[in-house]
Amino acid sequence: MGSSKKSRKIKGKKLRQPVREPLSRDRIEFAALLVIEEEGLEGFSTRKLGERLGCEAMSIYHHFPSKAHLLNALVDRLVVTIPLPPKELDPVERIRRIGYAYRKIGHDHPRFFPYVALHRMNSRVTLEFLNEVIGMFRDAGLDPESMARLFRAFSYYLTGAVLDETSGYAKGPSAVDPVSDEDLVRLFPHVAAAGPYFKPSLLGRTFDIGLEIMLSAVTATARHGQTENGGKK
Amino acid sequence: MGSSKKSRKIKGKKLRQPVREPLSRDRIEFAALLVIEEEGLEGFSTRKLGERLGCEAMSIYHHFPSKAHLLNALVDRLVVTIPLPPKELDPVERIRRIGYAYRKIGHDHPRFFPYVALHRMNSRVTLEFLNEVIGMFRDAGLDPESMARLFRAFSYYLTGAVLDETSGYAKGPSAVDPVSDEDLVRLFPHVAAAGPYFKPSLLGRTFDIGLEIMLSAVTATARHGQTENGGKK
DNA sequence: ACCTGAACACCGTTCAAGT
DNA sequence: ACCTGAACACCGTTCAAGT
Repeated sequence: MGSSKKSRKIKGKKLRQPVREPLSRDRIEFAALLVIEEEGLEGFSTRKLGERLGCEAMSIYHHFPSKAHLLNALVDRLVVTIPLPPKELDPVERIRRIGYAYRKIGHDHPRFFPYVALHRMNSRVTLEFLNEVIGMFRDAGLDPESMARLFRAFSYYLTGAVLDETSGYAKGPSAVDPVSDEDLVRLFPHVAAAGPYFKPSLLGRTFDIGLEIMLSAVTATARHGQTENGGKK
Repeated sequence: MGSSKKSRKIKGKKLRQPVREPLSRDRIEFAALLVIEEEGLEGFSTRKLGERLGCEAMSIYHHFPSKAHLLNALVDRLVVTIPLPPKELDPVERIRRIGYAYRKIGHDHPRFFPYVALHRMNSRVTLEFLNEVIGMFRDAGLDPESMARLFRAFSYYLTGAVLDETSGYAKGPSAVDPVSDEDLVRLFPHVAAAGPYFKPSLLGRTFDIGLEIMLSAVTATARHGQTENGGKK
């Protein structure tokens, strides 16, 4: 953004190497997202971030009161980039697109995504986003209760799916003594039978199927009034 | 379990207070689950665990090679407690019961649950569990591909739902500068309209509805062959 | 205003040592 | 075999100080 390039004041004293761009919230946030993807959420520290930025860890605290504030800012920064589908579109199609857009955040920032997913969204930016999405459920023709409940069920699915796609197979804490492939086939035949469809390259299809299940429920409920399928056992 | 009470050898030297039960994997795991719920997953440390057990932090390392191994053992310990519904029952009903049983783990151990949910299940114990559950999807009449995909979509929903119920509203990192209630109604009307149905006491109903949506998809797919609803936009 | 660096109270874990 | 305690390489953050 604003690269003001500040002319270097040569005082003969120390002459900092290439006169670093001054710190700013924007620069810190950008670097933080990079460092998180390199080091993981656990490995991310203010000290490493400082190193990346060419400053002391403590300099960051002049722009953010705490590490938690910085992480919150990162959530907002990603959520504002989610494109809101045009209002002219069918509401269910808008919800579908939001699903894929939210998922994209996970795929673009897999190691940061668990923080996004487990983060309670109650900042201005994230509430604005939630408000838009919940509005789509209303526009789909749902009464307030069905709107609230189906939005939430939809977001449960979405959260679980993207968490699995980003943290499940790729990285994520895996068991320390895993089972060999031969044992797997012998001892856990159903897991082995499902295995081929669990390949990362095929997970997109699974995501689609689950998403369509949730979307069909929205359509069906809008048609038949009140939440159907509620007659649990 | 085995409280062997080992008679205290009085050597006149130090006379440890009530001659502590010797350490064991079982005792350590039990205490760890307590400390995690008291301190949270982040606040849980081997030092605090040692304090609780009346030993040095390092003594734990004689029973577990690392903190990660201990946490893995805790996942296994909880997963084995999940009751497997009798095979005589309708497969869909068995899946429903597994859903509620898994959810119970989250409610009994809310602060540990995110670790369970994000943990890749590939230990013997957890694979045995997965094998049973995937088998229920086969028993429901699904071909291998639908079995794999609907199991996974179901578990996405379940994971997302229980994560939200345990980490979402209760604790979990919440935004640092939240929005006031008046602003909420004024600026985010759809969120406000959904608010009443987001009360913790009403979340059980939302969980039920989403679960039934997923179960209905299993029934419908078993009836009509191959995964229905796959015709995404 | 913006940044530094020492210091504090924590971590997980290694290692040599004690019984 | 089981447990200890000092030590190492890390954390987030406070605070007084530098420019």
